[in-house]
Amino acid sequence: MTAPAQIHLTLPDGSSREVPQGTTPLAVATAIGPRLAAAAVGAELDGETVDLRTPLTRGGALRIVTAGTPEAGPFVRHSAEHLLADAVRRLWPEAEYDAGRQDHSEKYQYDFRFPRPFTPEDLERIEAEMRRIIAEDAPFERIEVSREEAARIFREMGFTLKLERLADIPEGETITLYRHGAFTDLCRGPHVQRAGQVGAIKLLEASGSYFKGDERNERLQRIYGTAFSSERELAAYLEALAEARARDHRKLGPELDLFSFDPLAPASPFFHPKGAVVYNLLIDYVRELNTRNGYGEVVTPQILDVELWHTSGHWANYRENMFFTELDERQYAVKPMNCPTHCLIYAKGLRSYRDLPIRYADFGRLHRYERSGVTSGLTRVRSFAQDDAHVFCTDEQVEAEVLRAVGIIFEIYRTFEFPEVAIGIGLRPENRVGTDAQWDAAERALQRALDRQGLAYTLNPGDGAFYGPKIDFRIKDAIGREWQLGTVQLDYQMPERFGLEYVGADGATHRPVMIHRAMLGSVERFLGILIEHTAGAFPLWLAPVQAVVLPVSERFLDYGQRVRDELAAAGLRVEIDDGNEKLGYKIRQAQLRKVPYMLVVGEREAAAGTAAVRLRSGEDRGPVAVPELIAKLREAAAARRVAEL
RNA sequence: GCCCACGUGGCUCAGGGGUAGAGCACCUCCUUGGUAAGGAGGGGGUCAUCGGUUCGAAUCCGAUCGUGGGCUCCA
Repeated sequence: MTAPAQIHLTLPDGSSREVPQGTTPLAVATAIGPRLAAAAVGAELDGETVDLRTPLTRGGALRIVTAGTPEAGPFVRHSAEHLLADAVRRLWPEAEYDAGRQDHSEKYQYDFRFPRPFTPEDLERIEAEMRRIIAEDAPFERIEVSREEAARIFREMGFTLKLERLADIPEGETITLYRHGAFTDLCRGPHVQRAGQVGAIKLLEASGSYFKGDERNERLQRIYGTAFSSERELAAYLEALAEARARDHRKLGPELDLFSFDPLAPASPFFHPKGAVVYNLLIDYVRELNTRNGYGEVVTPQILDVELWHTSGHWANYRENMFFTELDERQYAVKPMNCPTHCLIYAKGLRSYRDLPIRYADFGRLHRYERSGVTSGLTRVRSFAQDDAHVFCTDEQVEAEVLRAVGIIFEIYRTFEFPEVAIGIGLRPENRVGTDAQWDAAERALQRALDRQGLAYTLNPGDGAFYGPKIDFRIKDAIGREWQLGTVQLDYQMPERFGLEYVGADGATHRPVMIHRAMLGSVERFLGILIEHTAGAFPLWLAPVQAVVLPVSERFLDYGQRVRDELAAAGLRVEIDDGNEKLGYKIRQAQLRKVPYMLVVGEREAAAGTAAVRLRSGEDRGPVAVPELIAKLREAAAARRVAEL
């Protein structure tokens, strides 16, 4: 008989232990101390979640996760899934549960085969039942079973969905069940020790879903919920949700008179004058960067013969997202992307390697037919513009051109003060065009470019476009939500399809590489995100109204108008509130409109040639001489910074 | 596209088979007021659209359009 092999564990405090292989994290926790064991909800081995009851087969960095820490979330929510399914079964024994899942946020979900949608009243009943289950505090058990045993259990329960799920588990993988009380589910874990450790729960909404997420499959009923170790954490989460709702651009946009929608053009925003100011300033900013970086702006047609779209491949791959029209027995399509028109411009002349790289920027209006259920506010629309550009270059130039684009992207994100930028490289997908050698070179070029800048990134296999790999930039906004904005994509396909060429130093013809690049992504979508990021309080340089003059009474209207005129003459966007109201009322109005600077003028100011500055933060800056005010506001707006007032 | 919910004056919402309500906003008048709502009066809605049931529909039923939450997809 041989003694079990020892494995080596290191703990967060730097200490380490040798334990026999097959020891559970719970046993380790118990050995450290009973209080730790009692508070433990799960474990992490080398950063990966592990159930407390799973025998360890290898050593590594072990961390015991305790209730109330952020790391407890996945364990708590995964366990809450089971409590949810248990509660539904207790209330409706005929309900069949399919599978639960967590998304990347604090939500989890569970799908059921149920004859009708769940109502809000159902959710309340289920939530109450879950609380009872939590109070019962049954321990979670982890049970390893054979495939046959698992199949027998679910067959007896009449669970055909589970049998399909079971069949999807690869041969040779350990099959585990988790049980608490009378409830059993096929599950990989990990779970908390006892139901009571799921401290605070809330069901959020119900919706339909499809079995395995495929719309050809049976329709199931899904319930979303969230759970935390403590009521305090739950309350903080619900508060964050409320904050996100308050910042919703679909609410703020119309309120601030930025844009609206009309049923006659579904999912197509109408920008009002104030919204158009911001919209155009965003474009002006990108245009400035384009010019500085050698991009030449082009203007291209909106409607083009379908032949173009056959050539580009859009007819074959993108037709269901396009608008068409026919005139004089000729078929046209409204452009959903700019790249084909840029290829046409490139092909207008004989290009030499000396001409490359050629960089075309385009803010052209694009139209995409999005399915009716997927549109949303400004973030998913049918009519929009991108801060688009395409670079035609040689293989050798790819790296430098990628870096140029990355540099601009970072400059932009700095300007908008996004606290975090994450980068991912999408590598070759299953379905792709081009040779492996081309992909090797392209993927290497992207990585090398980022490495050269010392930028951290994640590699996302299979995430590339069918025509080439891409870099994606994701930012976090002011309340921690992640958005994908910019993208840099390599394309070997489009130049091929359009037969694009250049004459090399060797006198032979070569095929250029095409780089697609966008920084804001779509201007519409970016504006939506920016509204939520800033809660509608745009920085000075973007504010539709930068300052509003507030006369204390009608007696000072004349002076107020002079101040307004002087600021306006200096190029500032300024208004005057000449309403027959008290100062407090006018301040409130300006505040609600999120105007950055309120300029109060009354007797003292009129006499001294000043204006009393109040910020929208509520801060009172006192009197400032009008010429100084103008100089500081102009300077700050030009530099896209806050004014030093 | 599919499932569910919703659609009442510019906005937020109440009402609910017998012929439309409130607050805010808007207009007029009074008040001329120093850092988040001064007072009084007034105008404004074919209750999303179309059809059905009914003596009678904003209210019940159906369809359509739109919006929202999901599925799926993506800038």
